[in-house]
Amino acid sequence: MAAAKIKPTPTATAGLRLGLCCQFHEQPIKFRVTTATAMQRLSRRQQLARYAELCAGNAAALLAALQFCAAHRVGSFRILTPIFPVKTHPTVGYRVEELPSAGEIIAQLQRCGEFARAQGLRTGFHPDQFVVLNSPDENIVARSVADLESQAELAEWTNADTINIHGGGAYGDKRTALERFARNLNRLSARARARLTVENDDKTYTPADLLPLCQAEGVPLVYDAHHHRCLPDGLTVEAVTEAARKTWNREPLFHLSSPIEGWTGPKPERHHDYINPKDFPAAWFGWPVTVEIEAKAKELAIARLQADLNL
DNA sequence: AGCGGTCAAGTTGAT
DNA sequence: ATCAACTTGACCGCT
Repeated sequence: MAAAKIKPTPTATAGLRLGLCCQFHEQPIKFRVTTATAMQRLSRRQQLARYAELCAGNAAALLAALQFCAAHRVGSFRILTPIFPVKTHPTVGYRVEELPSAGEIIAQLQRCGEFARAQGLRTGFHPDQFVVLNSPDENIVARSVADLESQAELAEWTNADTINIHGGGAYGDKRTALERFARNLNRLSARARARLTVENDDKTYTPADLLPLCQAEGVPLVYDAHHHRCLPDGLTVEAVTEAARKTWNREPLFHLSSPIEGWTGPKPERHHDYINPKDFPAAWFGWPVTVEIEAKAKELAIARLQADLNL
């Protein structure tokens, strides 16, 4: 496979870019999904017809989502994993090429990619928790690689430059587990490998755990400040920010959320509807960075944060 | 039309 | 042992 090339997203205005994750709170832009169980009841022909309907609708919704972002100074959009529902399922999954009207669906995704590029919008993927690159179980790794490859194909069409995952499990020995992560990077195609990023989580892998991997393997660190506060490692926000920046060969991508009942509440890892501007790290101002906003009120949370930060 | 059960998959830690 | 949490409610069959 030819080496994939990622075009850095043009930065319309140098500085802060807020990003919306996956869906809307009030806007009538809806992505539709289905389940493997429901599809198993259908014939293959009926399945493919249903998938084509859902995928075409979701590709259209994606363009609407990007248009909303462009119109409201939302600088990036995280594309939801099930935009092509059940795609990598072992028995009822499908390849895009199998779908009736596959050409139109792909063309619509490419239209999204062109729109994003023209508008200076950034897009990315965040595969769910079942994608674990460092599992000791070969089957899990194989399925994870397949999932990453599937999303890499979608990412190429939509001009998305990140596919972000967590470190995975510790299995009692983080060092060995991270070595396995590094080794399994070699199983990815160029287009998946060039987009892969890793994010610190709130249970297992801190920035201090991941930075050596990121530096050695050229995997950018998606620094999640909320997770870092839930699972600290002795490093300051400033230090991690600076180290994480250096792992990026393009504009860095960070995550931000606020705890639902405050930092002293019973479950600080749960996300609030909005962002408390006091949770926005001062170290993230003054240079080009994408900050994905993980808040349940979605576009409303971004609008409020834009106002609070005087953006 | 409204309601309740269900949804592919991994890993961890709280209960 | 079970379950919630993770990026998040939506679909489907039944009444």
